[in-house]
Amino acid sequence: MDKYEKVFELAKRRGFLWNSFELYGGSRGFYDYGPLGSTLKRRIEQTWREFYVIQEGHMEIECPTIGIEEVFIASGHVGGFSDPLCECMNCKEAFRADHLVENVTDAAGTLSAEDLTKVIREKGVKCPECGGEFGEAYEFNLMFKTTIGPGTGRQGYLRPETAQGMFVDFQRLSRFYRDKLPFGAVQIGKSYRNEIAPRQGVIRLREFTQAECEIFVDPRNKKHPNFERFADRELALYSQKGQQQGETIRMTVREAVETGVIAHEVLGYNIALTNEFLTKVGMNPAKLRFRQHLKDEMAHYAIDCWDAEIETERFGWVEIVGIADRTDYDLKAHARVSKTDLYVYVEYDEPKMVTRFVVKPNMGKLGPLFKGKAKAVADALKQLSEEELSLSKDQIKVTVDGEELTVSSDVVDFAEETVKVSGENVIPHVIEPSYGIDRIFYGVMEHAFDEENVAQKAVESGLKGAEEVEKAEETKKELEAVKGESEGESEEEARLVMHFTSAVAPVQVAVLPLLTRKELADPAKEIVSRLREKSLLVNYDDSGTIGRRYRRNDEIGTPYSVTVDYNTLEDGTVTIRDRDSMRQIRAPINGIENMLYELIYRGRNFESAGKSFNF
RNA sequence: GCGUUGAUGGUCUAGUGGCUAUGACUUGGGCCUUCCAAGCCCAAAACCCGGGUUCGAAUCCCGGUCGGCGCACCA
Repeated sequence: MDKYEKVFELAKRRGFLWNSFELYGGSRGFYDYGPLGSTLKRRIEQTWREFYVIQEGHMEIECPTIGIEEVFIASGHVGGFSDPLCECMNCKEAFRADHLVENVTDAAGTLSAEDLTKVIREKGVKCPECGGEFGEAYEFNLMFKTTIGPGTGRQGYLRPETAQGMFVDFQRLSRFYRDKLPFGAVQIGKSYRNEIAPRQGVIRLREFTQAECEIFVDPRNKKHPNFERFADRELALYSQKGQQQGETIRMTVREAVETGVIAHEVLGYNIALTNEFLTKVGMNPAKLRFRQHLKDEMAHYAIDCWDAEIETERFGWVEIVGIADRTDYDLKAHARVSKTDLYVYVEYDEPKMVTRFVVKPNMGKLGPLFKGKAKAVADALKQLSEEELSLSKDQIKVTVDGEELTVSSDVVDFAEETVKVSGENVIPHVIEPSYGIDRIFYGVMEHAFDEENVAQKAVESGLKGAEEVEKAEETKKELEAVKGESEGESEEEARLVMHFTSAVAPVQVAVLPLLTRKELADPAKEIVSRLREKSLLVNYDDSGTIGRRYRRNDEIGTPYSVTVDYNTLEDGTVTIRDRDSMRQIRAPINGIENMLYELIYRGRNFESAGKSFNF
């Protein structure tokens, strides 16, 4: 069993992750989050909100998961989010149609499905597997299609990313932020892609959760006002150059921006912020790096793009966050399709006096001359440059609707004017951190997962019984030596632990009466309700021996366990057990809820929380 | 989508034409004055789906579904 299998086995067994529709045999690319999985996921999302919404001030919006066609025409998903496929009629194998004709025609990637079919027919391209004939090429679009309204309705698509919502709402958002750059907005929600072959568990799904942030900045100023916050933070950067040499370089954000490894401060700040977030939710910093997109994999409009990647045992380095400077591409695209200018008016510090060339058609004369066309002629005149106008003496030629017209120069005035300009319209650039929550969820699970040798652990933590354990281990080894190598793997007691950080652990405190007896259960239940009043996530468990319950809680990553025993009845104290060290302290019930709150949220030192206690 | 391989209680697994289908762990109920899965009693729980061959299929054959891997595809 590799780590992936172990993590998945635990996830299934303990209610983190289940295959969807299992009752009916399941369907690929869909997963259910069980009770603990849901909670863990929500806490990851909540931590993300704390970072982006509360700290960064990028407010959250919520748009429909179904989008109308125009949105995805503008975004390019209707045309571009698909691949031309072509199936062999003999062996049914599907191929990328553009790949098939790569060697027999130019610019195969730009051809339509129809053209591809034509080329395949003309050049007699045969199936590379069996030599069979090909059927027609067709576009396989990765978007789920649906119909809005009854009948044929209106074409709609399930959104393939949440980002478009922020772009479509740009004007409203701009108004909300009182038209002042920079501003940002986020969205956490489901997106859908009809993957041809979903694989790798929760790494590639057909329905998945994204947390995306779009930060609109002034393209002329990509400095970050709070850059100093992370400037000296060291990051593992796998830059374009680093990838050629195959090495990840550790350097500070400041260094990276100054030397041009990272394009600018805003991007640098957001990469560092991502690093901070991922560490907070429990990613192992040693298995985390930022990889820069290579020139040819970066979208043509992007200036710079970095992926946060985590190392997993089975899948290697997996992308979990993309942080890109998408420039003004998206806003321009929506402006074009919607025929609405999308910009922010930016006022200058000082109004500028600008000299410019102005053309003023005389409508009083143009009107009678050209009647209905007068407006179009005037517009055409306005488009002319100073040179064009001064070159043509008496007669000015313009083209309107393909028709060449001659206009006498006395119907138009032109002159240089000096005007006061106090600002200009700016199409913001977009910095986009885009998180794949499901992948992060898996990463958190895998990085938190640990199998420990209990005996060794006891020694490390100085627990009672450690010496006996050591002796027992020795005698065991001697026995094995006598027996020979036959049983290489002795039955070492293993402990499965999820080392969730307290920021995301789906259960924060377990309350355990030592025995299932009323006199112990009652005070335990009393503790439970007091912890719940502090909004702590509590698990009451009285089933099985105490050791078994500790292990159960280790497996679901409960950071602290409170045990009520007979001493509790005498002196009003309970034991608190720390998941990671397995150490215990004795603390009074009085104020226990505040104590645990401090341990969990205020980073209070465990040993300081009570008297060390060893059974 | 193709190839390959697998599918038995919650989990891991034995069985490969003739059962009432192993075993372990887990789980539930109870007992237990004491802390790291190992005490005692009791209980619950499975042959992926459809078709075929056969007197008889969990077992053989075909198809499907789901999982792993490789190819292809993809962020």
